[in-house]
Amino acid sequence: MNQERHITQVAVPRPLRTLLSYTLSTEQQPAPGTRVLVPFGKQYAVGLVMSTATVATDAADNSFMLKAVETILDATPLADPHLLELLQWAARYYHHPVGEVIFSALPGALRKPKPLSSRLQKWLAAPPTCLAAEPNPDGNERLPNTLLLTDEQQQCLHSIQQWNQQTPRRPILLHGITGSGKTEIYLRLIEPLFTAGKQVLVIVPEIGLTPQLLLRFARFFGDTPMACLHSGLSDGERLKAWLQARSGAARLIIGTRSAIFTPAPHLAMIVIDEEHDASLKQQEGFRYHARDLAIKRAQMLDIPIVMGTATPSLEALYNAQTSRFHYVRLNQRPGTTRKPDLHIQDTRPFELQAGLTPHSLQAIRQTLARGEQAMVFLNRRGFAPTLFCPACGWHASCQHCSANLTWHARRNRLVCHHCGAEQATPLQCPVCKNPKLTTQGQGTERLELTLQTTFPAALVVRIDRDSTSRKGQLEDKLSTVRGNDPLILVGTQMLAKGHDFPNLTLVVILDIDQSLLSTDYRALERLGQLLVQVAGRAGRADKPGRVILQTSQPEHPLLHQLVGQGYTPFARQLLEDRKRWHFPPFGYQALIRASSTASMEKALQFLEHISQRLLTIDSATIQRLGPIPAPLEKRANRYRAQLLLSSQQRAALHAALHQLLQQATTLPGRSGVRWSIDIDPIEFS
DNA sequence: AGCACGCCGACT
DNA sequence: GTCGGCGTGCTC
Repeated sequence: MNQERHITQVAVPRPLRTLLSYTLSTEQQPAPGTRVLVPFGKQYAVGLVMSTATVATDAADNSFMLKAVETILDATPLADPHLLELLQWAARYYHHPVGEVIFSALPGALRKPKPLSSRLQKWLAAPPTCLAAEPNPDGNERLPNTLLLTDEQQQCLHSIQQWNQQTPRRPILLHGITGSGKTEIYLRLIEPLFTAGKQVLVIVPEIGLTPQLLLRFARFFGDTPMACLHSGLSDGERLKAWLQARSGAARLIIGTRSAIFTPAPHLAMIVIDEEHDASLKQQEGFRYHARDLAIKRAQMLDIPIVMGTATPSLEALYNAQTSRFHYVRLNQRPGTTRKPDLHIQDTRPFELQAGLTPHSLQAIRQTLARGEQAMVFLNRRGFAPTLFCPACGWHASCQHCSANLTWHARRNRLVCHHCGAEQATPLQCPVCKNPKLTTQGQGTERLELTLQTTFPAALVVRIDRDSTSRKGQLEDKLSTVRGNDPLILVGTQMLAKGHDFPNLTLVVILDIDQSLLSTDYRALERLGQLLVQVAGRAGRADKPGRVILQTSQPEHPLLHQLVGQGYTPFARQLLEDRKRWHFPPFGYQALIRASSTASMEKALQFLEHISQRLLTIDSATIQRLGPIPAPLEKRANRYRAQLLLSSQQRAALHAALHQLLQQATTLPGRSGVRWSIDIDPIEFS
């Protein structure tokens, strides 16, 4: 019997690597991107329609009975075909279940099997319209307002606009030193697009940056409608912002990494701010890199993408060198004559006070005396990273992780910075009952205290996760610093990002030795970026800045190169090393992680089986490093191991991983082991 | 991710 | 004899 039936392919938010097929009745015609409620096992699931088709059922394809779509939840699709294509591409590229990818890109509120409220439906009701651009009399596109730009900024802007007219288009890397006015360039690039009714997506690494940047945009663009998407929003706020972007009403969309998936029917440009920043890569579940997906999205839409940073990632620099990216520099700080003076301070000959050398202390004293501000940067929270017994050598370590507990003085608690576990500080050594326990090393909390003791008359302000956890606390502290009264600022890498402190003229950086000695091949790149970013906080306007780098490895050649010649030669040297070892960007990597609650052996053995399987899949083009225990061997009661795969050919690596995943359910030793694939890994801990 | 099925230890 | 532990497998 020849019959036709209507079929739809649906993505459900479950760890499935396939789409599921459901039947539709003839009157149901959901477009791709529409949410549907579908029967799923014994339950129901919210799914997203990926495609529909009408097929003949005469063929003997009834290998199983299809179930029918239960309810169509949306009258209008939520995602457009372009976005669905991007998400399906991402699912393949990152080897992640397609439904999880798709639903991680939608606001969480849309996972509920409910139609949108009528209040929100208005954003869907009107078909997106694009205001017609008002053509200039001479037919040219509107030019940006270049008033108040420096010559260098004008040239930079001009270059970018020239490139954006060329085909094929290439991503643009805007390498501008701190304070050189990258935001000013973004604003001028965006301006003419808004007047043509277009939308622009700006991705920033962290929420901490968003209010300031948003304010800057708001001031520049006046009442241009904006949507802001970041982790601090409630479900309702997020959905509303998302729908405003989706409707085309919000012209400027600013958000953190997941905002790269925001639908925007009139998207005309993407800006990635702080391109090098590691927080652009998601570090759990669907491990995507927002920068790389932004490049893909811009390429698919054939729109410009601009990536700005003071410290380009090695990948970006390499792409610039090989002309895959256009490259433009901003080397000047408007209103400042000199770059900060960078100085390496050997800590070995000195007895440190508050972790600082006499020279550093003297520099702080002088800075305060001039009525200026000093910052001491230490990338470690808490009072002391170790609590130990001097009598028997006992250390306070985490029961759930292979790590020491950090002592927090104010709370008088021992805290694990890896799993979050907390406990009361013991009154005596649990082994030998010695009541005199000692701390070793220092974190920002101790630094704050000792600096306050050393400079009793000075105001000391600490900015780290612990001192800014309450709402408004960070803003209070930042505004204190912006008040420009002399003070000492103490903090972690929270301070390295974006903030502008006009009266800050001295930066002292402590304890970089670990990064210099690290086995992680990305550690030096990150250190270089961090040092340049932190150093960039020093000296603004008419006041020259000064940076002191304390280390017990003052002869480290790359540190010298960084300090002596600057970031770019330093990065070029690192690229040379990467080339020699075929590390990224001269090769492609995937990291397979495995963990077990039972033992390290189980995790290692499972990865060994994977390694053997990959050997049979592709022994010629894929190198396997490991399996080895992860640097943090145990975390939250799980033993962790990893296997690093690398290849000169991206396609071969991906094909092998695809084959591996097809065999995933037959891998020996998988019982009790959790495992995951990280494509283009940047974090190896 | 849930949920059911299934095969081994301590209970009314 | 059953209740329930979580290993394994499936979801159109």
